[in-house]
Amino acid sequence: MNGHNNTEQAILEAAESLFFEKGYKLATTTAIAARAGVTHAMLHYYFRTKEQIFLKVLDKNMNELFDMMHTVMSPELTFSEILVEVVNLNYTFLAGHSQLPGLLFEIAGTCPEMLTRYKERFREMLDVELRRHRDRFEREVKAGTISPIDPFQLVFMIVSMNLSTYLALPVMRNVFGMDEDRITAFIEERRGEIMRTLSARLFGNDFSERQTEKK
Amino acid sequence: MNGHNNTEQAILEAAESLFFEKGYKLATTTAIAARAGVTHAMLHYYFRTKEQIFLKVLDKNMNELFDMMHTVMSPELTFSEILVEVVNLNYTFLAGHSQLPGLLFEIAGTCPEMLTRYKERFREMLDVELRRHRDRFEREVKAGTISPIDPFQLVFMIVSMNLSTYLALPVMRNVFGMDEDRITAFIEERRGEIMRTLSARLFGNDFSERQTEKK
DNA sequence: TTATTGTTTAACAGCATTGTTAAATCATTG
DNA sequence: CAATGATTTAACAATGCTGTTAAACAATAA
Repeated sequence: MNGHNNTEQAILEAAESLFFEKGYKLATTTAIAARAGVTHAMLHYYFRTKEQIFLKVLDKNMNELFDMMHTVMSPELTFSEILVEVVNLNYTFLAGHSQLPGLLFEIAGTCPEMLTRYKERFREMLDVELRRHRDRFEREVKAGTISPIDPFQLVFMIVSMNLSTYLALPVMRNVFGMDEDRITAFIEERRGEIMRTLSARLFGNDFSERQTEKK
Repeated sequence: MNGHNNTEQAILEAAESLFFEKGYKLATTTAIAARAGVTHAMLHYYFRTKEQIFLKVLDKNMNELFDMMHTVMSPELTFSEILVEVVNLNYTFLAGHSQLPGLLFEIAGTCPEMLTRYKERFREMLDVELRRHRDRFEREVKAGTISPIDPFQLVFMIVSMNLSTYLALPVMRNVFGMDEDRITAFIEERRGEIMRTLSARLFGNDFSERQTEKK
């Protein structure tokens, strides 16, 4: 009655984990039902279709994604703070949603209609929120405190660097045979390397050096 | 008789394009047969199973991939040349194999056994070929001509930056609604940005500037 | 108790998938 | 031409998938 139905919740959780593991098309309703410990008819009773379940799961994750992005884009942050925030928060978010990017890539490639409902929010993100920082950004470029760079390229660079780390994990595990300890180490080394690279690109030096210089 | 059987070739070509479009699991033998213009029984006659067809297609592409990597790793090239070569050649290769990375990610995640046969070659690539450059690389670091960086991190950075460009295309097209002209422009802008970023990380400045300085 | 409502089960329909097989067709060679 | 082998077809088997439905079950309220 209260929307926290046991079965419904079990189905949603099973669905989420399976969608993350197998992708949208390959996660079967039968398998979801089995993992949730109910007959597969139940999940048609509660959600009607597989697509409905997926949209519920997707929506939850997309809201978390947009929340994270809004935090990062917060107008209170200075540009330099944003840089650190973006990398760290985005990285932390990915640690808890390491399978989301892969799923989104699948959807974007095979059934982009399911992402249509988020197009407007994406656009707003880039057009409105990013533009809000653009002036300050370009002032810094003019003043010579950061190297010239197209803001869109910068955003793309940051996001793609972070994503790459997590997208590569299955390859690291299954092709290069890394164990979980090595994986953890890799993720941290990579975070440092991303910071150093971005810092070199924008400030022409190592960011940690820059931090200490400042005092 | 000569291995250039018409039907066989048609099936292989249809299979390759469909595997690239839909991925391994979602490309059905029936659809492959339809695209090749033969009945689906034909492709069992020629290849026995779907997996066999896939392995044929995969093998062809992996050989091209390793050829490219060997060229890049060629011992005749100096480290600075390699940097330019790696980015450009790797980028060119991706232009002609833009769907291969996605397919490999799927396989690495869902049925890594199919990649086992290439593990040895990957390992040799990293252990032998990369090591061959390591000494020279570390001399340059010691001499201060390039910034200190872990060779593996560098390779990962280069490859992941290039891959990101192509992996993002479906998102750019279907979510951000870029048309093909915009896509082409994006790919070129991105190549420039990758060069500038790597150059800043390694040499502390813009690579094109460095090129002109040198004369 | 009985009626009502919400939940669960089991069986089924319809379809798509991979792979098989027996027979038909085609090409080549003696 | 005839016969041998390679190729192609059409029909079929077996399985798994999504989604439906009628009936069983449980909880609750009259």
